[in-house]
Amino acid sequence: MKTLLSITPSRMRSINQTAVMEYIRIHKGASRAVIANELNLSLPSVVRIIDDLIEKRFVKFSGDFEHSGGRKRPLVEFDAENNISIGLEVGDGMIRGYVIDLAANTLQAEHCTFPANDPDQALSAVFKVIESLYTFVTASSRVFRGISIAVPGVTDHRTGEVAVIPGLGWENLPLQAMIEARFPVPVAVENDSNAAALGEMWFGRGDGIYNLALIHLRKGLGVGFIVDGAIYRGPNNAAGELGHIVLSSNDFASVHQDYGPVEQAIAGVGLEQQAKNKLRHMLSPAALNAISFQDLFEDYFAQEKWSVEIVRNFVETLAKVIIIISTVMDTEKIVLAGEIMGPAEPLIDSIRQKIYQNIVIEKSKIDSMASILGGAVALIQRQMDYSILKSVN
Amino acid sequence: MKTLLSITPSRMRSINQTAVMEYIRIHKGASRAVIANELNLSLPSVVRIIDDLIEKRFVKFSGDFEHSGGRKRPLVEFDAENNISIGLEVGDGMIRGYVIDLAANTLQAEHCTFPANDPDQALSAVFKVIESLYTFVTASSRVFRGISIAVPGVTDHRTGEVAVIPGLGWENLPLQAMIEARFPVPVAVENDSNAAALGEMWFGRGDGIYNLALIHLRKGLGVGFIVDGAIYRGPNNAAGELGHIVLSSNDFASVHQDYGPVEQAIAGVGLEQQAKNKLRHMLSPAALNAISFQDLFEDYFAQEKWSVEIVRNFVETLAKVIIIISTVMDTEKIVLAGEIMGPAEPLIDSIRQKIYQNIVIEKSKIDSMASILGGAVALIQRQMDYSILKSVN
DNA sequence: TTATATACTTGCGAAATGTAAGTAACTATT
DNA sequence: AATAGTTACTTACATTTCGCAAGTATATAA
Repeated sequence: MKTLLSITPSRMRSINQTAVMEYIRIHKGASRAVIANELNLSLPSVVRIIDDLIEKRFVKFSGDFEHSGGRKRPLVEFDAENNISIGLEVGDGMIRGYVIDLAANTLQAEHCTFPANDPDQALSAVFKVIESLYTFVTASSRVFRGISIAVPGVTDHRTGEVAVIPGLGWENLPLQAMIEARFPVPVAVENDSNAAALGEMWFGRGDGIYNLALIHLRKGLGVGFIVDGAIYRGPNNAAGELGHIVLSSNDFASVHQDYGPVEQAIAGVGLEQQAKNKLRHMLSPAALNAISFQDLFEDYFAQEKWSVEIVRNFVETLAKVIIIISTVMDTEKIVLAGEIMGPAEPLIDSIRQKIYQNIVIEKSKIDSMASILGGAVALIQRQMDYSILKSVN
Repeated sequence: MKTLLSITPSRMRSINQTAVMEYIRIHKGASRAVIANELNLSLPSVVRIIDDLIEKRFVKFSGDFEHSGGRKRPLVEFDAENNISIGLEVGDGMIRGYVIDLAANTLQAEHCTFPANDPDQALSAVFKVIESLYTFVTASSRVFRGISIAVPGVTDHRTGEVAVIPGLGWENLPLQAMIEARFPVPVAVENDSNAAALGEMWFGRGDGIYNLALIHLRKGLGVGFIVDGAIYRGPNNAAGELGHIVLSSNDFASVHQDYGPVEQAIAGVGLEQQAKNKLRHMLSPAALNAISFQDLFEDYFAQEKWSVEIVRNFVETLAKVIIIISTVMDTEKIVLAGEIMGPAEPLIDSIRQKIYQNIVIEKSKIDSMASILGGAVALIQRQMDYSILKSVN
């Protein structure tokens, strides 16, 4: 049975340290005096904490000053460029790996494909990508914070195990432990939609926001929630797995298929299936096989009739999902991301018009890098013994 | 812009104190040695904290002991009977008030009706009820913790203001301040569905659970969420206000009516409206006017045909709402409560059958007292400077 | 140059937790 | 019935952290 956590003096320090660093990061620089004031900490405490943070190379003096009547306040800023990490994303037949810094710059990239349904080769590809990026980070004079991997499946972030990835064959894989055994640095394993939401909060549309939902439209549907600045996972790590909700009464029974009814309407596999059904009698088998969701949206914008019903249903269903998420969780913003949102971006206005409520909807700003960047955030949040203190009062 | 909170030594103490008290409450008694072990605190600290808690009369030695090989451990338990409070619930034309203890016993009751659409008389009724219960609590030798009010509308729990209550006429009413001005004790103002969820967690179906959703079916639809043991409100205090979600594509436009499409299908006002429409040509105007949701469900179980479609839609829509809530939030349990669930209780099995997923659904155990009991919990959580510390690691 | 204002430093005090040694209480064994 | 062994508790003191207050540094403005 889970209980509340207790605090020791050293944990108190790490919580305060995190609060100070978050303040600096979010405000894009601040002076020690202001931080002390805003966080209700004494100036000596803030000074001690920032000395710590400077020594750990999380923050630095920017060289700028602020005047406020007396002695100038030197500004402290997040040392984004000097913190680097390796970030991987496991995708459809491809591992994408990058060395990035915390200013969202890509310093090095390395991709590797692997054959479908071969879990071992996929794993080898992971190690191959890390290996080739590792030489770069060890040669760098910047601070290397670790390795993150975003995977399109259910993960346990505490153990770093991958429970299952549909269509890849990984099951109960202790991925974190395996990588840590070979590379002596912190490793974070995270669901890709969760990671993307985290990335969006730090680097994308979540700027200055602590609560958002990211709807990730790829082969399947994933939703990542940020609540009070951290991933909301739910007691079973299943929050936002809403491909299988039921909107139409006809769908109660179809809920246990691989891709649920909502996923069928708005995610890649379902859209392509629907397109192929529509075009079955109009195309050669080879042409039919090559049909993708890009074709669907291109033809729709070219006013091809066959696509209208599918796209209308796409817009309506996505609008419903947005209303549901926004209403249930009371998020500040809904961010749309994933491959589908490339060709579907012009539809966002139609979606907004469908929705009578006042919901902030935006397309991801960091797109394909969201999961990678979010992985880096996850690493930092761990490194900092990042904790969230919330009062009910 | 909201930032993380900082901690001082005295706040550290109050957090640890809360953790210890929660441990004792949830485990229905525990020894100091075990608590120290489980909460990762040293024994001296736990002893000091429990001395505090005993002095404040939150816990007491039960007189029982536990043997574990050496000196016996005296057990400490939550002092439920010695903590009392006044709890009010603002309902449809009626204020219900009680003196209760933290073992969920009712010690005194006082109800008062007021005419519809008269905000001033409603307010007088509140004060009248409190007044008549106040003599009881001041005469008692138990510890009186304060006054709670659960209202069927949007509240700001920090300021204790009622933003709006549909159909009552209270708007931007500083209810907490008004009551505190007259009675020198802590006052908590809370949305009734949120309070009911809190009550359910401490005293009802939430026993041993930290995450649940309570679906409150009364005139309207309200949902209260408990996440990690505290009310989840969302950044705009609007989480769970989901009368206005859209399931059917026909409903996009009807979303701004007083009662939204989902509310129409499963809450009191909508059910009665539907029943009256069906029976319009079958009953006298007087009889038609008297039709209530009880009649609807009674006639359904008596196999009256007119009710079938309405009830089938009720079951399906409620099933969808349950799936949505459970999937989005990943709750451990869904609790059904509110007047509607009295006559509708036999339908719970049909709802379960509709839902193919494995979701735990139960009817409230504390029924009409849920909001009252939850109000008492809210008072205690405040008194304790109840804080939640969550680590992302 | 001086007054004023704000920022920072230093030294000490306060509040909390933790450690370790000693004491108390209980069971079981001889 | 004495004693050994085990666990619980108490006490005294160390440690960590934050906070306060006085003194020092650095800026602007008159």
